[in-house]
Amino acid sequence: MPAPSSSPSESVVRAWARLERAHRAAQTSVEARLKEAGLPALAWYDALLELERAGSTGLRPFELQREMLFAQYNLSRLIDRLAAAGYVARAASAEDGRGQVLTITREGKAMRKRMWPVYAAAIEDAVGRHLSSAEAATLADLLGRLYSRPAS
Amino acid sequence: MPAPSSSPSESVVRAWARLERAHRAAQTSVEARLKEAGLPALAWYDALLELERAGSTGLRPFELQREMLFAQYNLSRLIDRLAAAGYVARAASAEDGRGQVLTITREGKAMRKRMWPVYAAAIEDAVGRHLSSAEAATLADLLGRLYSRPAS
DNA sequence: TCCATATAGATGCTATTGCATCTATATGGG
DNA sequence: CCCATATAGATGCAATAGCATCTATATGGA
Repeated sequence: MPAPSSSPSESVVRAWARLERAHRAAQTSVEARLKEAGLPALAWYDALLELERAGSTGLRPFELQREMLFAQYNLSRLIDRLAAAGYVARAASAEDGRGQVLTITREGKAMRKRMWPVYAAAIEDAVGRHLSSAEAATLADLLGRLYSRPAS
Repeated sequence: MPAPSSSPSESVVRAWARLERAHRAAQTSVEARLKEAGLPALAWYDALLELERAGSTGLRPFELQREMLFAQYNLSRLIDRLAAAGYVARAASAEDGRGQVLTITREGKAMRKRMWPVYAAAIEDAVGRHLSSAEAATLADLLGRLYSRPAS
């Protein structure tokens, strides 16, 4: 009568618990740094970065949503705020009447750029400081496997 | 003119980005599993587990707060909900007039136990499925370093 | 002892999240 | 062409998180 095979191993449970804790610790300290510098929240940076990478082609909200793994309604409102702040422009999609295309504005690029030094220092403090470069690469690799589709 | 040494390396930035994504993906799917089973949220489980581990001695809220890395006001309200549900008992602290002592109730233990199979399956699905046991151990180790005080 | 300061925990108010649902357009089959 | 169903995105409402602040007790000097 073996334990059910679906039961996670000890090390898996530990990895999960630490994923929660480590994320909470890092997230909290990064957000705090941005806030104390009078800058927008982390999610704004992430969205602006994706949009800047997408260039003048822009991105559809649902694409951004997949990229960021954000819930649809959360993204919808994040975009509202970004647009209200003038960092993102919404335009009706030419190919899809239901949709829109998002592009980053000049002000949006400027803000992302302005956030970077603070964000970078916060990342270094929350992550870099604790790991060698090789360890960070290993960590990135393992974490990547958690949300890429499995080989199945 | 070297780049400022405080700037995180490429691999550190990647590790951070994936920590966000991986956590969001895993958290979302675990919460969804619990909800669809009609069970309380993840944070309830974590709190109940810590309290159960603490045994009849119980825990002070600030201890639980450190354990879970929860913000003070969030924990205060989480405890409200747990107490309202009858899963946690609050008693005035004998040694510290400002404080209280939390203990898990019989119902709290029962609920934690009831949540575990669902939670375990969700963890296996979100984490275990993607990693070998050794990889999970490595991941746990690296994540642990992010929130333990550095050697400094 | 008395005061200044620190710590434990609660709480009013605002902002964000989550849920359920809604509208509108798209798409594939008959 | 028409309908059933799927997808893009928005939104009302309830729950939770975040911020600032408050009360109460503790603690370490002068």
